[in-house]
Amino acid sequence: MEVDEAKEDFGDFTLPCFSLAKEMKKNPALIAKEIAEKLKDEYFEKIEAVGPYVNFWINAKKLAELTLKEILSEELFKFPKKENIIVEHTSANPTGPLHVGRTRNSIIGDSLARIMRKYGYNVEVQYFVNDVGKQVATLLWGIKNIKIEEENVRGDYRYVPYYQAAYRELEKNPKIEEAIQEIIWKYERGDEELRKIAKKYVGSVLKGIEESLKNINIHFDNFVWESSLVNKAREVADSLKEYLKEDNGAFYIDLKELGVEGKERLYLFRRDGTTLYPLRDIAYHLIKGEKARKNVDVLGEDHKLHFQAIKKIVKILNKDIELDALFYSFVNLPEGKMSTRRGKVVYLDDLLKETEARVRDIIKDRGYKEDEIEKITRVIAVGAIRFHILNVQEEKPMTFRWEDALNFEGESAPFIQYTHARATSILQKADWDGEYSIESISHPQEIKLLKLMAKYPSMVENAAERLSPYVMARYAYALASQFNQFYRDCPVLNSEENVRNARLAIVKAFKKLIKDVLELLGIEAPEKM
RNA sequence: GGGCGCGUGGCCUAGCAUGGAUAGGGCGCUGGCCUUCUAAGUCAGUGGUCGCGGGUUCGAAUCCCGCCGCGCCCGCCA
Repeated sequence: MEVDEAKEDFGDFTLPCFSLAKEMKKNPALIAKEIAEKLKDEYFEKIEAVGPYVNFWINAKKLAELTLKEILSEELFKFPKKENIIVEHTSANPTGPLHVGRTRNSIIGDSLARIMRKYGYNVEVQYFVNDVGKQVATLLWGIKNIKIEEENVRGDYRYVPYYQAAYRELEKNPKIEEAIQEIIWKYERGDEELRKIAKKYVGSVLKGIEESLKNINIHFDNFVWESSLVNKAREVADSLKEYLKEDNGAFYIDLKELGVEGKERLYLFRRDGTTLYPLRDIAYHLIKGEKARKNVDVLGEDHKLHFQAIKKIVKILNKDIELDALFYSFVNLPEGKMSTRRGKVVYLDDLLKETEARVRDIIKDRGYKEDEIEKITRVIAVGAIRFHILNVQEEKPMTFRWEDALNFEGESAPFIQYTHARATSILQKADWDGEYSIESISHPQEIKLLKLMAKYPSMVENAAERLSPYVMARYAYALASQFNQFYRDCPVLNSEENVRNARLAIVKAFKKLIKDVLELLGIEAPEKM
């Protein structure tokens, strides 16, 4: 028999009796009534038939006792240790500053890594630095051939004009393509001069990207440069010999033969013998597979077909590797697609700046001390940005609108952070020895909040198994919203002592839990707002 | 043309994997609530052909088929 979660006001669990009715050829309402009369269990305080449903009410005291005990002793936050896993995210071409579209990848990836870590995996976060391909070659060509007045700004902003200018030149004069191909060819063969300038400029752009992400609480354990695995790529190609087919000097794999639909050929080598991205990506995943059997890539929806193909090939070469991907859709602007090349972008740094300005404007009359302002501004702005992105299911497209991003009411991080600050404030004002009695818990809002808190482990499990950080974002909001109900209806400090102590325990548990959940989203929980 | 994804009030969005009881939230707009723990809060009102059509089922936003709209991919780019 399957029991479902019930809707509000219909208990905690429910058993619809329709299928039983069919089997037994009896009225479902009658069956429900019979079942309800027969069942008795200490974990349920009420079992009742309502029409064709049997509704179960959980024993609230027992649940309250367990939930409080487990949260306050950290027991609820423990998950069994699991194996190694590598989460790869961002991996943006280092040709310019990070824009908001790309940032969706970073924020989702970073939160996923946090969730996986909490769930018990030993997580390593990697950034695959694409320094070999055409984009970077185009940047290098621009740096060598175009004269631009350099501004004294961070690397990603300093060099992106070369990239944009090079693309403009390329569109005007397709012959430049050959020069760019030559750069690729030389670079792959380890040309000293090129490697040196690549290291300097690409490294500098990358530093800028890293800096931007650090500002919103995103860090990497490892940057793997694509150029470092050209040799591995050739080894891989050797192992794939029986699948390789030639076309005019270039080599490809027949995807139809592998059962991949939507594309016929996956080219691995150019006619000039240089490797192509798919081959290097396969090599990369095999190397990752040596470190961690489990791998998750956070990828834009444009990579779906590519991923399908390389997953298949990686599987041929090492069947133990378990490779999954979390796909997300692009962030658009109201006027259309973002594009670094055409300069139609909102950069992450500008978003952060604007968001911070908005926060400052709101808090200017709230009596913060000078030295507190910067800290709290950053915490709230970062939270607002991260939550705004995480609150939308990954696969859904989203349109970036300033008015929405800068709205700190309703479904937003500041709303959630605010509940944490409220809880903190109550605890700070209370003179409490930590003792409480379950017997004093009875208010419906207390019970509702505790029931929601009890779902924490299943929420983490769900988010981890489904590779969906947004599950945690929804949960964070639900918790905060429920806490506000409790806050409204259940005075803590002014209640009779036993009730007060029980409520203090609930507030303390909530504070711990919401802080933990926010941390899984990469959002800090301020003590004061 | 083929493959994949998305389509829920004016706008954003949950629910779809595992079909069930009046489709949850938020923004916006209108009107209330600070002599009680932080009003970034809260309450009420407003607003819905769950893209369209068919099918399966006692029951479909959810599953199946067809269609329409939008996005992405189908490169010796990455």
